Amino acid sequence: MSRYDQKHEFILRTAARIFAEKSYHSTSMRDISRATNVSLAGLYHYCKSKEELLFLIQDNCFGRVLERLEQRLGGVADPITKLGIFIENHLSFFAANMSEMKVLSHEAESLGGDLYNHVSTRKDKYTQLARQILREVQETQQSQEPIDLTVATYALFGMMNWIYNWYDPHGKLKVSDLSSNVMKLFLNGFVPNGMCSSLAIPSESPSVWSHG
Amino acid sequence: MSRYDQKHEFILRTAARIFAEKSYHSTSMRDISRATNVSLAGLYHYCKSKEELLFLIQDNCFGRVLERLEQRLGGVADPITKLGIFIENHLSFFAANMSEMKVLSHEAESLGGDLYNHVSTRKDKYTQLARQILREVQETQQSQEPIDLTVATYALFGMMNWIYNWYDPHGKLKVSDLSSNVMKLFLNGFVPNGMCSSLAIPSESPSVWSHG
DNA sequence: CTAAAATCCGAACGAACGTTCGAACCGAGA
DNA sequence: TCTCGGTTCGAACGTTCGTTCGGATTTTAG
Repeated sequence: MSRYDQKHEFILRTAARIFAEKSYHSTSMRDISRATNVSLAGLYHYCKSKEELLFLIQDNCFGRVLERLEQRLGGVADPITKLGIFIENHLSFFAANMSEMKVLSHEAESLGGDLYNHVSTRKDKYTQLARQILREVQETQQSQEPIDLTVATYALFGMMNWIYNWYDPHGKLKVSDLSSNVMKLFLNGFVPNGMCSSLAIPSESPSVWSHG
Repeated sequence: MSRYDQKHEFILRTAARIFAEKSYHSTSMRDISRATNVSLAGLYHYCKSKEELLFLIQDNCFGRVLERLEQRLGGVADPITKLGIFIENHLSFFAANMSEMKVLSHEAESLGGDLYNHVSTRKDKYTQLARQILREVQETQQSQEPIDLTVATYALFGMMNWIYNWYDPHGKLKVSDLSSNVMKLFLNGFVPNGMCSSLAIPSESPSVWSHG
């Protein structure tokens, strides 16, 4: 990896951290300059604009979650196992990349035009994938009053994406505990009397995920 | 209500709408001036600063949720009924005041100093109240592996507060459907084999809640 | 009607913003 | 050694920001 690419990544990572700390719109290029020890003008050797920084953070991050998810879902047929993989994948990546994921969740509307559309399309694809898994899970059960699929999908994302408001990856609660609790909470609620105990989700080492 | 108070409220409501649309930091006082037909300087007759606008929106909004909740919880002893009231209260207020609640959820960290502390204290109180209800619910059951209380509390808030990202109060899904689905989803997940059907939550007319 | 009080606003302030430009610096190939 | 991309940055540009000020206008009270 070239010197240019290394510095480019370092700037992206630092920008993500600051965006997460004080939000995109109240972070100035001068803040990023200060934190990276790159001069204000020098930053523009590595990005076209402040908005492109935000886009690259969001798009890289999303790409990695999606790519990893598709790898891990390959060949798996059982819907409940798929759901378990989906949740574990999302949460463990989230926990290992809190800044980027906070920016992805919190600054969705800070992009405009084509950049917004690009990320938005990816997000829709991801959402539809979750919805499809939930539909499959629901069809394996027969309930008198099934939970509305839209509510269930967004409730799941709500649970998972809200964690940047409270979760400390370095605290007592381990990522695996977080995942299994969310999994139990959601799956038991979504399909009462479901077979949560039949789960065997392959978990991954954090080093695969983390930037550092 | 005096002429001053009416206009003051109108400015707050309009500001909340614009803050929700394009975020606090990228909304200018000139935007609010344009939307309210009050001159830029004239706005400062009704607020001390832009930050005070944000504070008043958040604090008023929170005050109304809390006040209403305490009224409705008065005299209720059954933990599961309390949980139902809590969820219905939160969601129906949210749905009737989407802009304000989005600002409350999304711009929490945009306040600084004492203003932030004030809102934050209220938020903690609200969170602790939810946590206490969940603890009571959990104590009425005995489960082998109970769900972590912290995860459950924030998962519930995640589900509920995420709705500003997708829910359309004027769409097909009624608020009562949203509430009952979230209630079923969460309660079944939190206490499997719980007695969800025993619920009788008094619902309120939207006119009690809505600004307009 | 008159005068005081409340309400309103055009114009301007200094500060901070994103971005650009031309020149300086540097390491590597000739 | 010289040269030439690739890299860096001080300084500045034009714009927009939140806020203020003095006075104009409207409402209210005696």
